[in-house]
Amino acid sequence: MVTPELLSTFPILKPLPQEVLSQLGQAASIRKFARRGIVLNAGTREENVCFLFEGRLQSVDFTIDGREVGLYFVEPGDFCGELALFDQGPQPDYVIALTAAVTVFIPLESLRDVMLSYPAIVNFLGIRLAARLRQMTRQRSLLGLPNIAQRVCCQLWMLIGDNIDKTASQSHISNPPTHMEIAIMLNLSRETVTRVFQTLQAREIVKRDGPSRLLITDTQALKEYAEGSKEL
Amino acid sequence: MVTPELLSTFPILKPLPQEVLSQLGQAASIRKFARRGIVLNAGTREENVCFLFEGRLQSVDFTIDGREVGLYFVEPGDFCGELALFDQGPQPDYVIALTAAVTVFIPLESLRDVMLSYPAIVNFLGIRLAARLRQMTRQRSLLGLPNIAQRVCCQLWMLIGDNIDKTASQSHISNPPTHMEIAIMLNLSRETVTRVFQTLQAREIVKRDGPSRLLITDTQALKEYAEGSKEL
DNA sequence: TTTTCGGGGTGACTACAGTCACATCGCTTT
DNA sequence: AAAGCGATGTGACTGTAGTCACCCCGAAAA
Repeated sequence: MVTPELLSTFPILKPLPQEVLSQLGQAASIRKFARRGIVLNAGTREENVCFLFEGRLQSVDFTIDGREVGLYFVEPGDFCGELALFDQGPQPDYVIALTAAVTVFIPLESLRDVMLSYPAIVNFLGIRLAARLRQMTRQRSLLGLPNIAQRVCCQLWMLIGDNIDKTASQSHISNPPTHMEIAIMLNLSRETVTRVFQTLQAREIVKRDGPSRLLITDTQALKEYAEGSKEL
Repeated sequence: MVTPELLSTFPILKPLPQEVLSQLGQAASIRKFARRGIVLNAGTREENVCFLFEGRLQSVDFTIDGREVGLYFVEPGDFCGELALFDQGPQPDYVIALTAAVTVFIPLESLRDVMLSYPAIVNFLGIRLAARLRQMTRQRSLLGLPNIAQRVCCQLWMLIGDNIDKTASQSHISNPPTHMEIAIMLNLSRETVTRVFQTLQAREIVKRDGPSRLLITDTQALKEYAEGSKEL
């Protein structure tokens, strides 16, 4: 049971009339996850779409030989597990809570009903899928970079972009992923990521600010490393 | 100008009534590409969706430092360049003809009109996007494999799957991608792919059959290498 | 015919990221 | 306070895939 007000904080649901939101709210439920909690399981058919209210999620998959692979991050306001709305197939990837997270679960069925009556929602979902494809494409081309430090800087750059604009010389990433979590996104080992971070800190480009914030002290420099115009 | 009969060979267009196909046919055009021809350009806003009738296409992107990255293959009956139908954004990746190819170009506009009146089409497009996401996810987890030979075998396995079923001990891939084209899909160098192929040929698992066919002489063995139960 | 060119094949060398093995640090939990 | 734990930090070693340089071959172009 979720209030319509809460539901309407999600961009995709905002255009829906009050009574539809109430109906969805009836079927929906709030679920909180601790760090490392499993939000969605791969392989099995998930029965809900997961809307993220607070925290950060990471989609991961595993290689045949059991290695963890990072696919994408989910930020507040966004959702995941929506593929089954289209093809009734199983969830292809796991979704894990990187931080304590508050989510709203809405049953697939209910959403599918709403989809049928409100073209705006189908439309939005289409846009969302397209965006995800674009994002995965970018992420994939990251992996092609032979320069490891550049990979890490690009990833950091994308993480900033998700939060705020980056015209200011200083910026930050809240609840940054751990080195391990970054490593699996970039096909690197945890140690390698740590070493890159050490270098970045030595050059005063990034700086830890407590456990839950990463300060970017020189956004411009980070950008240059990300674009390859300067090398670490 | 394309005949409705030709258009209806594409699964997504098949459910459309004859007169709509005729209309689409008016606006559509057949375009043939030579090997290495550029079918879709990245960055710019493409004005057509490209339906592949014959041949094989490859979607590629480039890293910041100019390296080629392979994203996915397009097989006959499938299409590409459909993202702009949803978000009007630019095409994120290049699409190249791997073999001489025959395609049908249908203007975005026309298709968008049809989409609006025929929910079945929107539905199909949604399924298609979802399938692409699943495919990219699988491809991504391939890249996580530390064993290089296994990566190549997995890719070959997926290429067989696209054509026929693989219960038979013998199977084949027609118009196989070159070593280079496989290499960019797997983040490998061309030489490394060549060396894996040499090993596979030495063990009589695959075999060249003329310039345009790759015979899989021992499908079972290939599968075992792909799954990691045997090592090269 | 000769030339050109793209695709494939191969050896030698080497940089570099993975791995392993610890150490450290800070935060909960007991 | 002690213990436990997850995250980070760091050195030494090593395997391996990238790179470079070259070859061959066959098909198409000149």
